Amino acid sequence: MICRNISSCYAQRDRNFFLSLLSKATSLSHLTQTHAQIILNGYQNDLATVTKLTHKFSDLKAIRHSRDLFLSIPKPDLFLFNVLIRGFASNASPLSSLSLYTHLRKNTSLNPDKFTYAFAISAASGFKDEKYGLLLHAHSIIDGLGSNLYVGSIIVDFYFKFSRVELAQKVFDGMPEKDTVLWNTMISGLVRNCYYADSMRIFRDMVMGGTAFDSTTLATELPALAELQELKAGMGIHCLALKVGFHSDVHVLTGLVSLYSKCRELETARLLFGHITQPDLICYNAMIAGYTCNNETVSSVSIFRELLASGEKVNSSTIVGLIPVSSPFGHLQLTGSLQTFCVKSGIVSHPSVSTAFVTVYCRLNEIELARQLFDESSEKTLASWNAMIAGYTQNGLTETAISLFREMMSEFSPNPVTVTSILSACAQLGAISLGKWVHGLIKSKNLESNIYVLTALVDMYAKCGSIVEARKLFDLMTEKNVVTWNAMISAYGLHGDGHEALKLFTEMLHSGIQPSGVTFLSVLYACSHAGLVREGEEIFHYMVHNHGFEPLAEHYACMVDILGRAGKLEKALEFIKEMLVEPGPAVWGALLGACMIHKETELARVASERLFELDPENTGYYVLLSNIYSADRNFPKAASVRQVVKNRNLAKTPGCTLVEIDETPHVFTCGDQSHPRATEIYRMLDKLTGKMMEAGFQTETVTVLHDVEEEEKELMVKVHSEKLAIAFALIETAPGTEIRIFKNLRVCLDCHNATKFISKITERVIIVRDANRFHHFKDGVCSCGDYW
DNA sequence: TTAGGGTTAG
Repeated sequence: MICRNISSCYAQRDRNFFLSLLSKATSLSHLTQTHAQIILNGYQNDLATVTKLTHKFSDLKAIRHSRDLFLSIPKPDLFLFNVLIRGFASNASPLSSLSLYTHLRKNTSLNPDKFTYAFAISAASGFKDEKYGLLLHAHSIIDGLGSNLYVGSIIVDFYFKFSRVELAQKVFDGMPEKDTVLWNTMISGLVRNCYYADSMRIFRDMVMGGTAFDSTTLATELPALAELQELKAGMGIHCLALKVGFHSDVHVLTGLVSLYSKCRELETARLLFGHITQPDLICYNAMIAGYTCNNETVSSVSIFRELLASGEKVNSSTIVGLIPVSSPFGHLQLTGSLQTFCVKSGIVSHPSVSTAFVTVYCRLNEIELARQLFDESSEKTLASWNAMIAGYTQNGLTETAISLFREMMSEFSPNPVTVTSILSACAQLGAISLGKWVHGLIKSKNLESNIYVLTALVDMYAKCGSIVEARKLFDLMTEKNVVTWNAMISAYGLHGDGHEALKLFTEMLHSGIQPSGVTFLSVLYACSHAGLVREGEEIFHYMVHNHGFEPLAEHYACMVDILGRAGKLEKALEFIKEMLVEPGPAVWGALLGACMIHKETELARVASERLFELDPENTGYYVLLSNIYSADRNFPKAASVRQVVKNRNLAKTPGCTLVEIDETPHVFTCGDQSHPRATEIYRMLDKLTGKMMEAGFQTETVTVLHDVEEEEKELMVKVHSEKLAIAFALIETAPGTEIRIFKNLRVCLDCHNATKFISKITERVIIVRDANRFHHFKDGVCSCGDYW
């Protein structure tokens, strides 16, 4: 009796001895040695010991050992099943994990418990397809574990991982009891899915509802406030952390560092960073990213050096935070050396790193370097495709952007970012049929609730000439931000409807949305293109005095444009003299344009002299000045200006016009003979010219540009591309059909006049988008009121 | 009937 007691006592202690030994094991060799000891002492069939061993092996990434141990046990219990299901899940083997779960359900009499579901569902989040998790969620409800807090938290987290925010919210709302972890899971999911404002609401509900929060809660909510630049709310959390003693928690401190640096409170951020006794990698990353996003590149680099000196390893976030994506100007060299560092350390192969490099090179107009990096990156993510496509779009290489988009479609399903940039490409190109196709795609992918996507759609329809379609979409939008309003206001400006733009601006103010600099610019722009001088002046006054907005160079330029076009050139000049900022090329350019309309040669000379100093590469100004001299019959001067262009090899951008017939684009250049239907087109043009002459049309080229060199004369005899496009559209479309054409340059006076006549003779509505705006021609009248 | 498994965070 005594003996048995003693032996069982020894056995007990020995097993505990092994169990505690296993708990302490930190390396695989350590663990294998312990395993050998376990076998030598005959504990290889002891469930508790084997389970702990299985667990340890999987934690040390030796999942095969775990599996072998499991297989060595003839009748594993639920506990051991659970440990291995978790092991597979955490070792990137979600399929094995779920197979084991299925095996458990089908071939044993064991019943899955909360652990089984927790582990199996976390395995399910490792798949691309969400169906496994949905199924497991259903199973857990059937097994009566639907309202278990532990399982519930994991299910909520699962839905957030698949961006199924509404489903996550539904599960969260349906939980009869909520603990701190569940609330935290909800907040973190919202933050990770960029639902920052919602996360603030949930956080408030949690605190107000009396649920105990912990340091995790605060650390989770802080990034949301950082993103929203909610300094006040962030400081509230800071106070809360101080009050309850979480202020030295490293997670909370790091969150505060991010918050203060995103809110431009760099000194506070740096101070807090200094308070962290042993900053880890993530702290360093937060501080580095904080400096970078405030354009404090030097400080950013110095913290980076500190990090390297600390011996802590650098990860992809470090590099992403260090790449000056938001303000790359003048940082080509830094970017280059950073890239060399990343190539050496192998970090460059990380998708987020190469994506950040692609982005920054695109911003630096180094599009070829970006493309090279993109092509070389072994693992392309949706984000890297998006970066490259957006890069092309932003650099005006719209066709390349579109062809890359088509290529991407075979590998990835587009997300809101993708469709937003591709819509911008469509808008730039005037590619309405592609835009409509993308609209269809948006519907099929359920991206219609995204405000960015919808705003881009409004912009696309407006810029492709369908202002009615744009307005319809705009009116249907339940949520509108300042960008949405700006898009619609500038759309009316673009189409020459200044009054509607003003009406919308008033509506916007009533809706409570704060106008931005872009809003004022859009309204002023609309006034300028509609000749609304008084209204423009009122808006400018309102902007400065009622709204306290400091006008930027663009706003001044727009005012100069408004005054100048209206013939108030002296007032425009006065306005320039009173500007608080240095007048740039845009301001003088606007004045020069006005001088062109009103044939003010002397003032034109003043403006252009300033322009040649400020922007010597821009051909447009030379052409304008030369035209002014010609109009003033000062032909020698006109010729000498053109000679400057020639001497400097500043080439004029060749004009071209696009017209879509049955969704096929046709591009015409000046005097183009290359179109297969060229003969018919020119015949149609002859017929039209005859009728136009009968109706009183006079060609304007002779009067405006009298003294031209032989070469240019010939060019002028050639027909401008917009006329060819219109003639072709007349042949190809049924009588009465609206014609839409897109020109890359500003439409010339002669073509503008001709189009008016054509619209009357043929009884067609003709919509022309030129480099600046839209012209709607109907019955011989243009919507711009000859004011463009 | 005891051991052995746990979700959220900067």
